[in-house]
Amino acid sequence: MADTTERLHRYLEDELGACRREDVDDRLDQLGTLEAALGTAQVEVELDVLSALANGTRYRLVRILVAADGDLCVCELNAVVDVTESGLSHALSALVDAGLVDARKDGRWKKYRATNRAVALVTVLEGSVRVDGVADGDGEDGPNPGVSNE
Amino acid sequence: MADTTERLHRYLEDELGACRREDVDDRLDQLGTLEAALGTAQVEVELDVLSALANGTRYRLVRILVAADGDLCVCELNAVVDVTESGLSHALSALVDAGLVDARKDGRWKKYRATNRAVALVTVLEGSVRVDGVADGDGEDGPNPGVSNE
DNA sequence: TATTTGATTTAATAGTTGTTCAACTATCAC
DNA sequence: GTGATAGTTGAACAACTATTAAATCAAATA
Repeated sequence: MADTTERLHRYLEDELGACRREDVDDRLDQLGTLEAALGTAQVEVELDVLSALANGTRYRLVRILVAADGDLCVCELNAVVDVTESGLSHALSALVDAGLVDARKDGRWKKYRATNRAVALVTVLEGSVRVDGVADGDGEDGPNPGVSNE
Repeated sequence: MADTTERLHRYLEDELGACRREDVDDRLDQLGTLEAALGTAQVEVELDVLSALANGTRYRLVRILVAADGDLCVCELNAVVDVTESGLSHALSALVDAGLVDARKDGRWKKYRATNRAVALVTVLEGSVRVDGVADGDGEDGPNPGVSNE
């Protein structure tokens, strides 16, 4: 395989008709600028958020907390996802770290709720990834049932 | 540890002052409805998208393609991420599967561009996860340099 | 204070995922 | 056709992640 720079040279030759050494350097500069504009720290945090969401247990928790539109107790969440109490605790802890849910202690119970960040992400994701077919049997979708305490 | 149902019973007793057997069943029904409203197939696809994004290599590619606002050739992307050519190909393939980038063949070169889905997600993520401090050294952030072919 | 219950933490394991190497297909030039 | 280059695919292994059981912390109550 040829060096990346050489390949880029040939590519630019094809694209531009001709290509000198400095055309390649210019292009590499542009690409470098694009990359730098991302912001290392920013991307790092964004990846943490994505990693926290990219798991069935955690994403379902977030989705349910967003749908519930209010606090839910750990003991309630336990009825909804299929993990041990320990697993649930791990999941919620990761979500708090990622700024996707907030925790609040209420006596001996602990309650969690979705943050704005979670609401924004779930909303866009849901909107952007609309499953039109709903191919397999279980018909769902519909207005928010609006479950909340009291 | 007590059974989930028993714990929920005690919780509702605390919350409501009193709790009969059917109060627990009602609550479980509500939670079940919340869960069902998510839509299994929908959540599945959303998780696929999240999984595709939740990786440094792939997310950086998406970010760069969104920032570039146009096609980029594999040979250009190769200059930007730190993986082998094979790794890059795997990454791009996963992104295509997740509907985050589109591929287009142009002679012996192959070009990729971000989809609307990718743009939407990156935009919201970037907006929702703003790193204010930019703590460590490398100052970035700024207007889109607007790199494109030609 | 001792006990019970809600929830978290630690450590270990099982499972998944990312990256690479090698082999491959496709396109162009000769 | 041959040879070179752009890019992909599949298998293998290393690195990482999710989940669990057991121990622990914390709040309430007897």
